[in-house]
Amino acid sequence: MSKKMVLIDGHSILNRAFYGVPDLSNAQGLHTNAVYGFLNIMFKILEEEKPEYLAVAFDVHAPTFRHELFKEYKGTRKPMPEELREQVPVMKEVLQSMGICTVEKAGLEADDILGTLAKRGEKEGMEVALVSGDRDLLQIASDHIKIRIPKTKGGKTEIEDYYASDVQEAYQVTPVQFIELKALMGDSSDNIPGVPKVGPKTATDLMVQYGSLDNIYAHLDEITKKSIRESLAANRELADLSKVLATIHTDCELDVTWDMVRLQELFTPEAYTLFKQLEFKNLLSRFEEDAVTQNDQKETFRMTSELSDAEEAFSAAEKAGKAAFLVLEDGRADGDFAALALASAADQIWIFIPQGFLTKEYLTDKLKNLVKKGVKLSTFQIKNQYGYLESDETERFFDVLIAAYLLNPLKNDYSIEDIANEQLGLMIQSRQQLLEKLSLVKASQEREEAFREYAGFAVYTIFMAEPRLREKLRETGMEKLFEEIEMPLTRVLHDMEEEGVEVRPEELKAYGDALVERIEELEHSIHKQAGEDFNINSPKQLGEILFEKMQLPGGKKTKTGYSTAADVLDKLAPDYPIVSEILEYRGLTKLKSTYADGLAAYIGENNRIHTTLNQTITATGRISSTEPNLQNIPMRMELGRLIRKVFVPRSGYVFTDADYSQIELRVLAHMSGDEQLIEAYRSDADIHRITAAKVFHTPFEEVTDLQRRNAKAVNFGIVYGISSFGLSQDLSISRKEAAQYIEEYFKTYPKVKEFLDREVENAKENGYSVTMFGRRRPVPELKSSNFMQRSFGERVAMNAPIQGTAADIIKIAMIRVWKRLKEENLKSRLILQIHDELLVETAEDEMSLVADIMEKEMKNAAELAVSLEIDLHTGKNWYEAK
DNA sequence: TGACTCACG
DNA sequence: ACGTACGTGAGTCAG
Repeated sequence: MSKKMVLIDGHSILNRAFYGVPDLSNAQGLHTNAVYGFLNIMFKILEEEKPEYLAVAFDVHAPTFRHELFKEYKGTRKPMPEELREQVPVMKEVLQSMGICTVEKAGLEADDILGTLAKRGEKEGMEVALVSGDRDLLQIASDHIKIRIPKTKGGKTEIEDYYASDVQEAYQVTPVQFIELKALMGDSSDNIPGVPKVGPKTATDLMVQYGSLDNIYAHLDEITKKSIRESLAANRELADLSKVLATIHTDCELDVTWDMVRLQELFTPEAYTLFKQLEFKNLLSRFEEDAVTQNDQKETFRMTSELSDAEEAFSAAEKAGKAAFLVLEDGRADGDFAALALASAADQIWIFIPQGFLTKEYLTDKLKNLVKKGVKLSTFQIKNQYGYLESDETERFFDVLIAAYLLNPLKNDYSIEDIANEQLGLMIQSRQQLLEKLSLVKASQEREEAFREYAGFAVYTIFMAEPRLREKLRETGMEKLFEEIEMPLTRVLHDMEEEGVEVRPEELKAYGDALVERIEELEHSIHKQAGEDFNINSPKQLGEILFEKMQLPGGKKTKTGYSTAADVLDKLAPDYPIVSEILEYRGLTKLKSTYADGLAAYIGENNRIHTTLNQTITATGRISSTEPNLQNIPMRMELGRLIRKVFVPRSGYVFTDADYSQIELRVLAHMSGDEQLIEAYRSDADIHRITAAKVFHTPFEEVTDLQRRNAKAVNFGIVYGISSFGLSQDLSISRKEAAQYIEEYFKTYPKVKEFLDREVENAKENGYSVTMFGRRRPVPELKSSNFMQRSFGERVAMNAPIQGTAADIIKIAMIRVWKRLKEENLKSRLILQIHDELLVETAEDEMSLVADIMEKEMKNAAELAVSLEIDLHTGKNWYEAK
């Protein structure tokens, strides 16, 4: 049987995919739809053809001979959209990662490369499938060269196939005649002029009748239609030129050998990494088979319930002085676990299943003993495992999750599989795959095997990745950040989560009930005014009612319809009672569903709510709070703020709440070294008022409220990465005015401008921003050729060092406050952090001690050019303590 | 599942 | 010419 070769027209298929696949992008904001679509088409073809050879051809965007020739005809082709352009290098990288040969050569069009390779293959006796999105290549079709044209229709890909006979059937001409057909009729998208007045219909008729261009001209006088005859006669040169342009070269010089285009294993670790980055989740399943079989490491994993095995393993770990462990919980009960995995060398991988004499207690005792003996332990997500360690020390612990986050804080999630892939180049079974297997497979033998493999690879990965991650942290200057801030913080967060915060369920319920009354009232009134019942919570329905049925001004905005966002409705509220009622309705339903009902669902034992504090979510280094989010409890509006009354300390305790005063602006003053700003803070007066006085050239005493408000907005804007547009939006002033404010601000604080410019410059050069404590935030957007994305990158580069440094500082404060409470054997506990605020549940007899501790540790968390100030309050609920 | 809206710092 | 402020999480709707 003859061998098969698949050739792909890179740009053409990428282009098809781009327009055929809905917009996709990954977490980093990179568009991926064209690459995704390309791969789907490619995989489909490969499955059908099962070829031995595969190559993808691309145009080089440099002037070529043919481009030179028809330069003057250019201009009809639209420029490639940025969203597509950025995917071209990604596409090439993906192909390279799968070992697929990409062919491009200056001076050659992709068509020429494809034509040449196709003919070469045919000569060697191959069957060739040539995949392209446009029909130019039909002239190459033969009995052994099949042109395949994919059509993406509503998600489904259908492929039209053309051998020579199919071309004949569809166009009534042979592939060779197809060239001259095109020369006659022209092709605007390919910049082939053609003969004026001759369209597809006439061209086909002519070719069918006379067979060739030369023969047409030989029989010019036979052509009956006068206008056509005259146009042909007058444009012989143009016809010849068109033919040259339309002809694909099949004899180009290419440095391509059959060896280079031979298809290899596509699903390589490199490709896996890329697919992960691009978030091609369903394409990843193609790697699964290989993932499981690729590594024979798993043969050395030992799963056991024997006491003697445990003795052996733990003493080996103690001797080694370092080990990786992982407790695998089965999710049935808190603190209950299905297995303990332990690794002390690459070939010392154990999975202990508690059974008989090998009890959980025995295993955790063994683990605690390792800690006591000073063994260095690495694990994944240590925050959830302190219960098994019973240690306040973190110096000898290493959490690979935290390390992976610091090295790239932009990822959505961090899994052991990813770490295996990125650090060890290994593809391992994921937890998801394990769960799937467990749900499918009934045979206990197989289930055990799957579990052994998962647990083994997990702990093996941690053990092997630790030194590499440590080295990378050192290389990037984040070792101290890791050891002195992030690792100790894991311990603090563990306690905070466990501690939780008490709420009063009855009061929460009463609060919700009070809301319902007013909500129903508003609902009736709104429906009455609209003249019909509709779902006020549906932006779609609401937009239609307001802007179509009721004809309110200021419609149109978003992709899906009218914008009904608060800032739009705010403008209408004074003139239309229904709008202000809608706004009130929105506010109340938000309070009801998110807070009254939402929080109630999380109340657990002792009326306490235990949030999850996530340390590996944000790009800037802040922590986040989920299930429930206790970092966005209402504050700005009085009605919402009242919810804070249901958050109470346990009996015999009060709340002590302390928040930093403008920590980000103070960080800015320090990092920029601006004498004026530093001096402003040393004077201990209202910073916004001082700024207003300076910026608006007004005596301090005479600064109006409006001036102060504007100055405050500018201060905020600076921290966010100022833009005149953003500021004008916020203040409802013209862009010009906003620009003036900013200019005056920079004149007032010149080093602030220098600082911000420098941060952008550095980030552009390095590819990342960095905080005072060495935390990095990559800013890939700065490299984008898209104006909007690049501007975003610039703002991020200005904001990240400031927000990130503030985050570093409060983390230090948290660790120190926690430590002091612990060391001084106090009953009081740190329970919440809200970015610049700490909440301590304080024993009544420890109130002044706690206040002292918080004040001292928060103020001294960092040594800045300006002092760090806090506002501290106590109260018998959170409302009062703020 | 993504878009929209809105709560916080 | 482009068209936004920085960082999060949750509830709801609609496809």
